[in-house]
Amino acid sequence: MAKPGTSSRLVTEGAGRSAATKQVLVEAAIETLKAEGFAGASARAIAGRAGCNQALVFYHFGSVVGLLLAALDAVSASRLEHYSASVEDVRSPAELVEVAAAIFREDLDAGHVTVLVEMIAGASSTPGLGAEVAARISPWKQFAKQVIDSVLGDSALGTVIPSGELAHGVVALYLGLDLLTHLGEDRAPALALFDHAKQLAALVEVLGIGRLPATTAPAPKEAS
Amino acid sequence: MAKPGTSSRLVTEGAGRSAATKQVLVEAAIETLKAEGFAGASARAIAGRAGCNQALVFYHFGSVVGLLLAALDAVSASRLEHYSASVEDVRSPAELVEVAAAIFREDLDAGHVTVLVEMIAGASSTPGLGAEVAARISPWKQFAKQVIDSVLGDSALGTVIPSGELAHGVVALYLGLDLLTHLGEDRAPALALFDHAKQLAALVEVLGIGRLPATTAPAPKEAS
DNA sequence: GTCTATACTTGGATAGAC
DNA sequence: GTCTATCCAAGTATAGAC
Repeated sequence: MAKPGTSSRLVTEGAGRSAATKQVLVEAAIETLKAEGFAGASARAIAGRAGCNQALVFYHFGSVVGLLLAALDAVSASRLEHYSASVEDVRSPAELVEVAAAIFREDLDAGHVTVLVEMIAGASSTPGLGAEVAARISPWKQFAKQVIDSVLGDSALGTVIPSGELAHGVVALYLGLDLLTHLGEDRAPALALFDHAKQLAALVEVLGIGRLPATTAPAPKEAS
Repeated sequence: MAKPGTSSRLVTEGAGRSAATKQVLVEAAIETLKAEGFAGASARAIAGRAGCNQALVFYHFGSVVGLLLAALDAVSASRLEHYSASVEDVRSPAELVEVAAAIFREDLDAGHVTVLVEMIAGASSTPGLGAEVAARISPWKQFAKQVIDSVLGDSALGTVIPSGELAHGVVALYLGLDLLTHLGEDRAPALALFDHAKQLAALVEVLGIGRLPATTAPAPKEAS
C-alpha cells in the first residue's frame, strides 16, 4: 500500500494529501446527506463535519453538487461491490431473499440507501442533476436484474414476470422502505416483510417454478 | 355556496379573501414541491408561483415549513377522499389491483405522491419536521391496511401476511415507484408491474385463497 | 493544498405603510 | 390583508495570503 518515493510522514505532505482531503470530504458529504438530507447538505455543513475549510469543496469538486455526486459514486461503488460478493454463492430464491434481508438491515442501519434517496429527491431542485443521478442509479437496477435472472433464469416465474420490471420494483421497494423507516424510526415492519418474502420464496422452490433448469446450472465443482 | 352578508364582489374583500389567499398559497406550494422539490420550495419561489407577496407566507402560515405541512395536509385529504370513493365497490383482489393501477397512473402524472416523497426526504433537514410528516403519512398506511383487510379479510393469504406489514410494503413501493419514475421520466416499468400484479391477483382468486368468506360479505342491497 | 477574507446571492422573517 | 422595504443569517463561489 505504501507508495514509493514519498516521505515518512504519510498524509501531511506530498501527492497523497490531496486525495486524502478529497476522501474525508466525500465521507463527510455522505454523513451529511444521511443526517441532514439534501437540503441540509451545504458546503459549510459538509466541511464542518470533515473538519476542514469550506473553500476546499470548490477547489476539489468545483461545486457542492459535484461533491454530492462524488459521494453518490462512492456509496454506489462500495455497496455494489459488497452486494456482488454477497450473492456470489446464491443459487435459489430463498437464499437470495435471505441474503437480501441481511444486506437490507445493514443498509438501513448504516444509512447507505438514504444517500441515494436524498439525491433522487433533491435532484429536482437543480437543473441537470436529475440525469446525473439517474445514470448513477442505473447500475443498481442492472445489478438487481442480473441477480434475479441468475436465480429465476428461464424458469416459469422468470418467464411470466420480466426480470427488468421485477428489478425496477425491487429497487423501488428498497428505496421506499428506507424512506419510511428513517421517517418512522421503526424498522420492524420493513424487516418483517423480508421474513414473509422468505416464506414465499420457499414456497416457490417447493413448487419447482423458481429453480434453474439443470442444463443451465450444472453440478458445482469443488475447485473455484 | 354564496355567503350571506357579503358584498357582490366575491373574493376581493370581506372574510373570504383570507381563505382564498391561503388556498392559492397552498396550491402554489404543492406545485413548487412537485417542480423544484423540498430544497427549492422557498417562500419566494412559492409566492412567485402564487402571484402574491412573499410576506404572506409568514402572515398566514407562520413559516415556510408551516405552509409546506398545510400543502401536505391538502394533498393527503384530497387523495385519501378520492381513494376511498374509488375502492368503495371493490370486492376482490383483482378488482383492487385494477383500481390501484388507475389511481397510481393518476397520481404519477399529477405528481401527488411526489409531494409526500419530497416532504419525507426533506424532513431530515429541519428539526421536528420528521414527526409532523410521519403523523401525516400514517393515514395512508391505515387506509392501505383497511382496504387490504376488506379484500383479503381472514382468508388464507390475509392470515399468512399481516395486513399492517403488507400495507407498509405497499406504501413503500408506491413511494419508491414514484421516486424512480420522476427521476427516469419513464413510467412504463412501473405501470407494467401493476399488470403483473393483476395477473397474480387473478391467480389468487382462482385458487380461492383471497376472497372473503360469504358470512362477512353478504349480498349487497340496492339501497345505499 | 489549505487557509482567511470577502463579494455576491438567496432566503427567512419582521416592521410599518397602505 | 396585502404590499414595500429592510434586516440578518446562511450559502455559493472566488481572490489572494501562506
